[in-house]
Amino acid sequence: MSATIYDVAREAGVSMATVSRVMNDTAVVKEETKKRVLDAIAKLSYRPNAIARGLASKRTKTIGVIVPDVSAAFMAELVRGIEDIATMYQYHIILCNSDGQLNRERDLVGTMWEKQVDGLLFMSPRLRQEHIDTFEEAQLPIVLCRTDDPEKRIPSVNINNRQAAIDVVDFLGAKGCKSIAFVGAKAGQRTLTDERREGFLLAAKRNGIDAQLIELPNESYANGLEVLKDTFQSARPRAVLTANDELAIAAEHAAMDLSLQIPEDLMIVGFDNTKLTEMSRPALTTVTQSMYDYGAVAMRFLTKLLSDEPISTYTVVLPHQILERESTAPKFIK
Amino acid sequence: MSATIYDVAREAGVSMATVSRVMNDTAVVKEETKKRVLDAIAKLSYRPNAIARGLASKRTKTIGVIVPDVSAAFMAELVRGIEDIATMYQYHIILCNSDGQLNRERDLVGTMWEKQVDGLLFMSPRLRQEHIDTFEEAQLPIVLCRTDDPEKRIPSVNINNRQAAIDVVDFLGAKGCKSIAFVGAKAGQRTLTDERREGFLLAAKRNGIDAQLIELPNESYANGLEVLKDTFQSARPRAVLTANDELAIAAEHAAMDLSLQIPEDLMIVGFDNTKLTEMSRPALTTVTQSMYDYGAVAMRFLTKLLSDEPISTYTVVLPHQILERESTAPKFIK
DNA sequence: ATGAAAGCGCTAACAA
DNA sequence: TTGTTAGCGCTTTCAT
Repeated sequence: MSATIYDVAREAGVSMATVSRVMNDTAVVKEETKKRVLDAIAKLSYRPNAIARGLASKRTKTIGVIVPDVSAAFMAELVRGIEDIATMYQYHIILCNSDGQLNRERDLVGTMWEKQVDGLLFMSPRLRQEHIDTFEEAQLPIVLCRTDDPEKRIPSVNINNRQAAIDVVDFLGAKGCKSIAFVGAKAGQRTLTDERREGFLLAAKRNGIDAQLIELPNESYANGLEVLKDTFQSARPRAVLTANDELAIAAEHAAMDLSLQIPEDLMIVGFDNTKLTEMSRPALTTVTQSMYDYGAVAMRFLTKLLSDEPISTYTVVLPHQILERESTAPKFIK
Repeated sequence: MSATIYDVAREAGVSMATVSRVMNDTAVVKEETKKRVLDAIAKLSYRPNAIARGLASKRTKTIGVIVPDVSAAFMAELVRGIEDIATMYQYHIILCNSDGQLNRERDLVGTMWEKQVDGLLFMSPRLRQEHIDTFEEAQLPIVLCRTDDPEKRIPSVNINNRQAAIDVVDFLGAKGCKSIAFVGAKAGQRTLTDERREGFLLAAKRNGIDAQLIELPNESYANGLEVLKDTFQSARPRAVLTANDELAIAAEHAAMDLSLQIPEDLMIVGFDNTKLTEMSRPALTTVTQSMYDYGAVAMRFLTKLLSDEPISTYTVVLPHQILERESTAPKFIK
């Protein structure tokens, strides 16, 4: 077995309390004593047992991260943002996938509690009352990330999806588009999509633009490709705004398959600015919101909650902007 | 505060040992007693404290996962595979990013030890002696994933990259390609790339194919695009095999920028079968090795190590195959 | 500035 | 089948 705090104490000729003090810098220790302790630590290559520490102090320095699916388009970037800031504040993360299923989500909040995490970062396609109940039972500091709580009961980090969609419609309107379609999951499935659709409809009406809704059973690439190829053959809009980048690529490929020119015949705007958008031809115009920042800001927010730092708002709204690429602008002549 | 095992014991009128027994199913308990305990647990909505449990039992049911970068192309799929199997065996994962830096990696192995993880899943672009030393110090069950240890000192899960590259060259040779280029990072940077390059050179020689090496400072899309556009203008091979899918897309775009037809003027084969390949036009032929399976198999392997299950080999080699798509086959006529 | 001692909430012998 | 009793390796009062 490896050394314990007791071994270090004996080696340094002090009590274990003193060793604990120098390790945690929790009280003043005479320079000379401190040195003896540090030497002993080095000599025994002692490393404190975080579990014992957690039991005694009731703080584990780990936070739970619950996402629908890390392997989904941008989630990994977001998780990376979380992890970087966590590291910065000496936290570790326990990562769990919920597949957006309520049962599993509730389960996970429970097991995270068992693991005595100091806090929770939570993501879900749609927040329900049951979530709120679960959070309250858990009695844990929680920050919602990219998951809107319409009634703002839980601290959260989001962008203004409604406004972003409005901005896109205005942007396309200014380019002379008279008909725009919104592509995404059916209403009531995903809060993000619902908000974006709402903004889309509002702005279209305001600008006198012909608004079309293309509803999908799910927001996968394959699904989008199929439906859009059909749609483009019957009623083709001048531009489409898709609920995410994956669908934007689907739109692009559907158009290509029908020999449509982008952006001449069809303009496309995506959502999320994932890596996909710059690695597509033509490159896609998209609403940017750095996924990395999303995670980073949420984690930073949580650290504030955990250390009782003053907080100005419990509903952080991240800025967004439209990043124009080839799918809404003619290519350069090469 | 919430209930402890002691509260449950009192409520059920038994000793805490008995409660522990029914919770862990670690000894036979009379049906009736068991029911009383279960009722008490439900009544108090008791949940065991995993930290206390970990301290007492010396097993935390958590494993550390060290990856270079979750947000890199396929890593998230791999992590998802790990997490699913971990869940299946009641483990949780602590996820850390090392950016492939040795210092950070050694550090992480240390802090994972402090956290008392039961085992470690480790990924790195290149394994050095220092890694082996660190692993030995740590005294932890470790499985390398997609990280080759040439001397097979550490249990690992890999594909045969050398053979896969050979297969690709044979495959392209059979299609009549007389000149093929390999695109990837310079030798000595990434073990995977080195192995693939080695197989490529060997097979090219064997088949009398003109082999060209295109060496990149790094394996990013942007970097590949730039270098390949130059290369294709001067010395264009009949086909390219790239060290990963991102570079395959770069090759595709470089070709498109030069108005080359794929696959008529240039065939392209990628490596890894990431989502990118099916979401590109033309769709890319690539070497498949399910990233999800990679993670899943590695995690399963680790659980075997942790429960002393018999193990047939400590060097698991996953199968690979070539998935042909449009970039090496003429498109269907629509 | 330092030490002694009491837990933190469990598991795991050892008894009974 | 069940209870008693030591710890696990730390943090944290409370003394000194």
